Amino acid sequence: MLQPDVTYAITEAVIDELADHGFGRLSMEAVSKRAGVGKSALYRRWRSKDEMIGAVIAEFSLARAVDPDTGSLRGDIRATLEALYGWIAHPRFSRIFPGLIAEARQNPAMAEFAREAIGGPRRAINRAVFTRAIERGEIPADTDIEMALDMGAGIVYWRLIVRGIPAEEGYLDQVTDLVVRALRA
Amino acid sequence: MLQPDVTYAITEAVIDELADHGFGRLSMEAVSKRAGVGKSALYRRWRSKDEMIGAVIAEFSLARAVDPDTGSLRGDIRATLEALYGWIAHPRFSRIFPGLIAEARQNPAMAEFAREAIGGPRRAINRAVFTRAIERGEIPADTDIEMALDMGAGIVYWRLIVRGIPAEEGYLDQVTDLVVRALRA
DNA sequence: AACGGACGAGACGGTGCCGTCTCGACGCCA
DNA sequence: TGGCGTCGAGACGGCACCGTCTCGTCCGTT
Repeated sequence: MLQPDVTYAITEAVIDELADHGFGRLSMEAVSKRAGVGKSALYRRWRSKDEMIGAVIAEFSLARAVDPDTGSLRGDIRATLEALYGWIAHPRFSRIFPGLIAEARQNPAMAEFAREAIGGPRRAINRAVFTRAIERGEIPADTDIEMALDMGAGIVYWRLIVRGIPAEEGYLDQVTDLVVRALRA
Repeated sequence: MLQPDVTYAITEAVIDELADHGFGRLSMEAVSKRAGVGKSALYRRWRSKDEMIGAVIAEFSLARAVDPDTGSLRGDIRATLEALYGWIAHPRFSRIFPGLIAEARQNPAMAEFAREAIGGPRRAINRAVFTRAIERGEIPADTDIEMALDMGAGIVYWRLIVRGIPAEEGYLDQVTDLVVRALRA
């Protein structure tokens, strides 16, 4: 019925508009213009602006973390950080994510969506890295896995997004060292 | 000339509006109504909405980190994390900060302001904790101080703000342990 | 008592946007 | 060939807001 390529163009336009102007300043007119599409095409697909943004973000966030299982804690952490970096530094997502967090603090529905669709799945996957390391005896059985996850994501996010400073050569290796050292008591 | 208590009421209203609705959705009408003030009082003080927001944020962010100097790395880190927590978990600032970060990624002027007025001074103060620890020989001389700073702030920010999960009893002690362990090679 | 400046309230023109609607064009299926 | 549904474009009424402006009031100074 509805043309898939029109839907695709709209989705792209929404993401680009979010990246350029943020959640609070996204307008349907700008989206339709950017997509080269009539406003009717938007309202034929979603009932309102909020519904449209929700649907697009949900679809865009399907990219997931991967569980490496390299056989060693260091190897797993390095690979996990690599995937995390690719996610956080993604040229479009990195510009949308802070706005999403800000929006989530004012809009409980967005907060729940972020937790359910993004945070939860990613953490579940990454947790396996540390449970395997415990089984291998590389780190203590009472290791605080939740804090270990916060550590990896937090260090990288704080530098790249909050401070806005790009990674330099060997950065992820240094973060890997730091995390491994913190966990090996 | 201008009534200080009117200025104060406006400043408070701007902060509350930012916390409730974010940067993109702040309106002068809402601010004037919230402050119980005419719109003319706003434009008598600032030339535009952007100028007003900039001035208010700048003034609000004067709260600074403190340099503890307890004599030990652990004590200094613990005290620094305490101050950091008070800042990040501040009931109003915690709701404004994510919006500020999002805004900074779209508005270079806001990015520079955030770096100059907030990030720079805080980091300069906290850096002293680690230079003292190096002088005392508690940690290696080639310790990556910048990453140590990112670690403390990142872990706490990721949990409290990005994930939106409050700290539980003993949380800061656990973070302190983790940071100390990571730095002592 | 008289003056002046800041005050609250809100009217005003102008702009940007939402969501609805109409229009003619195009493509597909019978 | 005719009919139907989506298409791009954009007009439309309504609303929220910006920044300016005009009131009449209040308060401190002289």
